[in-house]
Amino acid sequence: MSRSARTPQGPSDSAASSPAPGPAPALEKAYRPAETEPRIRRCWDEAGAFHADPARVLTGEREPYCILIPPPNVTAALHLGHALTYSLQDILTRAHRMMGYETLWMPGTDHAGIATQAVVERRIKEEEGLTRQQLGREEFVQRVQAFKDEYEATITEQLKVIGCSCDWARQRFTMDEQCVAAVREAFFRLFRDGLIYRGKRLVNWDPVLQTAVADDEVEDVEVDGQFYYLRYPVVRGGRDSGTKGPRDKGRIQIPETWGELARRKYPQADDHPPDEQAWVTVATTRPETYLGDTAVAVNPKDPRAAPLKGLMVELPLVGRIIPIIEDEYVVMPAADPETDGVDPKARYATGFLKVTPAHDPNDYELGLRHNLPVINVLAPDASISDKHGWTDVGDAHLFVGKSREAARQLVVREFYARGLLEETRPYRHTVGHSDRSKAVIEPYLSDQWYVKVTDDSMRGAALRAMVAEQRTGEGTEGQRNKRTQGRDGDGALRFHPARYAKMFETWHDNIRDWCISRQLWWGHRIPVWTLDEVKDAGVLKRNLDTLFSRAGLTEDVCIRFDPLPQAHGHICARTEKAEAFLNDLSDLCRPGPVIGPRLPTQPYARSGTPLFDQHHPDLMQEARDVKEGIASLERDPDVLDTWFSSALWPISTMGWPDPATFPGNDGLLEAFNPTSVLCTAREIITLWVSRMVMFNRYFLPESHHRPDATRRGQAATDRTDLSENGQGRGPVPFKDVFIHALIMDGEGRKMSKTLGNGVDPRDIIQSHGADAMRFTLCHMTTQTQDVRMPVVPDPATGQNTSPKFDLGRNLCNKLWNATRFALSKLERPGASAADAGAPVHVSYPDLPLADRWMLSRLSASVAEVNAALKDYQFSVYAQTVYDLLWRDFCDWYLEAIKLTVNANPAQRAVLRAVLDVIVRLLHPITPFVTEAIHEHLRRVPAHRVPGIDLATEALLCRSAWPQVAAGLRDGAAEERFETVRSLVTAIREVRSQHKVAPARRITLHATARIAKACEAAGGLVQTLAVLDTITLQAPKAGVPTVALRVDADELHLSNFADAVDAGAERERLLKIIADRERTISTIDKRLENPGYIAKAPPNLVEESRSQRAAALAELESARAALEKVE
RNA sequence: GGGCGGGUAGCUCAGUUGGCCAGAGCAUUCGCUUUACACGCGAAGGGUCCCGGGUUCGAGUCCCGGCCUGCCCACCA
Repeated sequence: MSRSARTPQGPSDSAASSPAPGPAPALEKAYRPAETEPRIRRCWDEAGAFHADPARVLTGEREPYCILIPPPNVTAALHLGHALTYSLQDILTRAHRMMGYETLWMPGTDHAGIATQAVVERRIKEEEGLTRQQLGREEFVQRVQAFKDEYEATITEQLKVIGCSCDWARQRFTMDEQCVAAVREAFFRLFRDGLIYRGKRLVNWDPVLQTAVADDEVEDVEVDGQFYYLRYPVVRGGRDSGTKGPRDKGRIQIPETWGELARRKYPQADDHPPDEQAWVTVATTRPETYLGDTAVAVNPKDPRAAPLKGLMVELPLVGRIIPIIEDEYVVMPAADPETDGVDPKARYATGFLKVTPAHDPNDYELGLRHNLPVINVLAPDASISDKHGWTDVGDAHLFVGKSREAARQLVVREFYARGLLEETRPYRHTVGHSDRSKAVIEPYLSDQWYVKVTDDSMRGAALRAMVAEQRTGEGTEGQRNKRTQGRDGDGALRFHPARYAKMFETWHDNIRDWCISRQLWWGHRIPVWTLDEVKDAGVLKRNLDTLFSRAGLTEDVCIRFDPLPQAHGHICARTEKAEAFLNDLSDLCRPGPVIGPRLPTQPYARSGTPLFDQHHPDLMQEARDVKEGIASLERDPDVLDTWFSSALWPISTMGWPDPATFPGNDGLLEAFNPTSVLCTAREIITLWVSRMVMFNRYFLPESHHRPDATRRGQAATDRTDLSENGQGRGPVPFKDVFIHALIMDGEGRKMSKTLGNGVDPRDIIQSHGADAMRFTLCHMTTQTQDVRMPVVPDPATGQNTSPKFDLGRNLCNKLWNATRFALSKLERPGASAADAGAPVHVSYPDLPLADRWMLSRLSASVAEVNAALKDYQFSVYAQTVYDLLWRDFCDWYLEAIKLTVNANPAQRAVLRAVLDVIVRLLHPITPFVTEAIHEHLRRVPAHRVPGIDLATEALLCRSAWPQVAAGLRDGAAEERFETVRSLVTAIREVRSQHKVAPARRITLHATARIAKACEAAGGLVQTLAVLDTITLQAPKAGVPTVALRVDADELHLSNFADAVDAGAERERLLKIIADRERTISTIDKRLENPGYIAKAPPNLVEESRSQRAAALAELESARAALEKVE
């Protein structure tokens, strides 16, 4: 290879700022990813090749294409599952960048509240033996921050090594300042709009640590327990008894007898003595919670329900009179409990369910439906207590102060003593235990923050966002289809594959309000300060208004009071300034002087000066007035659910609510939201996708909907006002949702950190290269199947690897060597100067058959790739390019041109163009090797090949996607080439079967048609079938020959051996005979079926007949030949 | 319990509205230092398309039932 042959040429190379540092190294025999990939990555970095410019969209110069990275958790390094999803996103990104879109792939990471906190907590416990409580909130959060920094760096490095073409200048983190600002604003608006409210919720309470724990920190343990059957006496009294007694509880009830129940037609009441006190029996595993019962429920379909109407029961000892309510939720007892397949609940149920809203999640729901009181009978340490909401203790005071376990024994004993314990039955069931303390989890009622996602501006907006044809319209809001017709921005959300739309829809139909508070330290702290024991809400409100007004914070805070009796109020801060102010005010409102370090939950440590006095001396009087009206003002200790900040990802990353605050965000939202596609795995459709849709549509104004191409020119000057809410009519955050396969380990389990079966993509990159990994993953990504990826230790390094990635590595190597070959032809010494000087005119009709065939295949493949990309059919894409490169280009085209290319400049032009097209088609999947090849290929002068358009830049990643005209499809050329191919294959088959020495040149006695085809193929047949001559003459008598058929033509081979190997020939012919006989019998079966002739399409019948004829001809000639052999 | 997938060659997987003798890669066997590539080239063997019914001229493909397997959600008085 001469140096002059690689002198830069062409317009793009004249640019002084060519980012390629120096000449590309010479092409080695094998492609070495380890040397190439880091170098190519540097080229991309130095060129800033992936930076998106919103201005080009806003001026209408380019269409936008945008993908938001689903931010990986900073809990651990990425595994192969991540490598898959990010490879696919990079493929889409790179393809569209080449297609001329202004392309933005927004990178970032997620703080992943619970998961990260748990990992760091565990690590600190293991390494230092300390709990987070011992460290204190401030110190602990700093430790998590340090951990996050470490893993964020690792993850970023991994993404870069994989080859991700993210816009690295815009990398975000869900808790960085920009995202914090978005969270604060979003929370504030929802709070102001009444969509955030305070509600009760049962949390998982750890009575030992006395803290709420997250669901995934609860471990289900199977334990042997008991079912206790308790009798509650039935009484008459209260409203429905007809006697209007005094309202104080439980004093006028009249015991109900079995005799009375019998009169009411209560089933089996006659089995009991008529004068005896009647009862209902409830079954429970937790008898001690009966102290908090506020109803007994029965299924309305239960025959006992009607006779009990209007009656009540009395809780033994407590004396509380509670209603018998009807609810479909109650499981009726099984008729035959021994029968298999009966709901285990039904097997143990009595049909009566004790309802304890304060201590059971279902009972809580039931209580809400029936407006039942909620009575908490437990202290935070899970002992029975009358200090936390329980007042009517009655004779049950003997339980107070006992632990759960002791109380349970005591309750059972007391019931037994009174004849109210019907029976106990052993029962094995799962009970939640705290991961850390191992204590049994107690469902414990507490105050939480909720987002009212059931509001139409949330749920309705999410459902209306779906494209019409993917909606079933079933569910609770049947009318919703109509409401949305024709509204701009609605109906833009489409799922790929479509079946996931249903999951999205049904989830919303059953959605409940979203609890967003989490009892954690790592996360966005809730920007709300609680006013406790408000003396006079009206006065306080006036004082607060005055204070905030004088502080210039009127727009920055929102004050709300709880509904009557207004003992509590909440102030929500919108800005950092308001947050600081409220912190100071909170200090001032704390009893006693404000001196010294603050409580460990407060991330501030200050000197002894009263803060408010120091920062706001002129507001002291107003502040004191506020302090007078309340007992305390404390910031809510909880943080937000991680998904709250994730839900804002499409807008927080683009600078919402105020792009001017942080540099580089100007115009991003207008240019790139709605984004093009969200690419993710299926498990977060509900958690994440839904919430992004709701928030995007809620927070972005209706007017944000991106103007169409013709209007976009003016958009730069006509910005949307981001301070205005969309109220559910704003744009969707993305138009397509592509749900891809999951990577499983060798046993078919999902790759996950907890299982420890994750494979680090860097291990695979080390053994095979990033391109090989990407190609293989892409190739495996089909629409339905999850992918199994068994890994083995690499014998060389001991790290994980898998022979599956050989597929991709081999492909890269094949491309590399095909390029070496092509370059050797294109850069022939002596040829280059002439090539450069004189433009080569490529005339399509004059091209050899092989070239016309190749161009036809190329055109078809480009169309297939384009269609596959549009449909997210990644496996089809990879397979198509694989076949094009390997089967068509290498196996046949390169072989076909070997003899003629040196002498034919037009053929060299085609060779260069075809290779260039293939390299570009492959670039999104295998960016490194193609970029490395481009460094060489772009230095070879390109001559115009009609129908092929290739705009070239210094870097391939910014060069144009290949345009190959559909007109290059050439059916005739493909057919003729096919003939040549089957001829070569047939001859090779004979050679192999007759064990002809590979180098031995043999003679083909051809028909005129075949001979003509061979000539058109330009020596291809001679080379590949190793022939000396192709002749029209029949072989001379006595010369050893074998016969073969191609299409309808019978041909002969001679000179392949000194004598025919009768055994081999016999075997060959018998095989043909057996095969054709099988074919004929199959076709006959079809043709002999009268229904087939009558009903099948005539062309199929005709095809069957001609197939039969062809097979018969082949069969007969093989039989004739066989006779000659024997 | 509800929902959604998958079960096709030894392995990992394609097979788009039913219609060529069911395909690919790897693995296996045989033959090749053919000057781009042994990470390669050529040839070969290998499948009751989970089971049982049904619709149809025709089913891997559509319908019903069953078995095995995976995932998501809910729940466990």
